[in-house]
Amino acid sequence: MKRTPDGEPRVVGPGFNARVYAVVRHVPAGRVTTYGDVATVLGSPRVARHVGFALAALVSGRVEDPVPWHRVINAQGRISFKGDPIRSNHQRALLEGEGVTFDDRDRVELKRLRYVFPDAVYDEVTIEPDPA
DNA sequence: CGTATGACTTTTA
DNA sequence: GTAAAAGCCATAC
Repeated sequence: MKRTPDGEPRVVGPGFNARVYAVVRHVPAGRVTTYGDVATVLGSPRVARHVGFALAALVSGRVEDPVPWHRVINAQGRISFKGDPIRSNHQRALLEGEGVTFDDRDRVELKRLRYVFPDAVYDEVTIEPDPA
């Protein structure tokens, strides 16, 4: 695995989306996480956009394991969906079904509902340097 | 190889 | 506090 100039492993690549799913699956019902947090767990906080991209691929092409993609929201506590309000509405409905509440501006109390990933999750998705 | 795009984040007004 | 603009990383063209 190559590395970024910052010295962090390049998390994006083959298996990237699989790791994203692995992390998201750790989020219990009734809790939420942000793209940035998932990206941080994966090793690079700057790939938040790619996390979203991986989830988009998840919706387009189905996946065997159930991934609670609806528990992933942006840092503002909002649902980011652009150009597809249907999906955002669906996501909100799913979250409400799990007990997540939205305020008047469709925002979630991140401070209260954000899920903190245990170290074990970090270990599972940690990328090891090239054996070379 | 340079430009444009994207389920984002952070900073500035 | 909210709203808008810039920034970042990787992929697609």
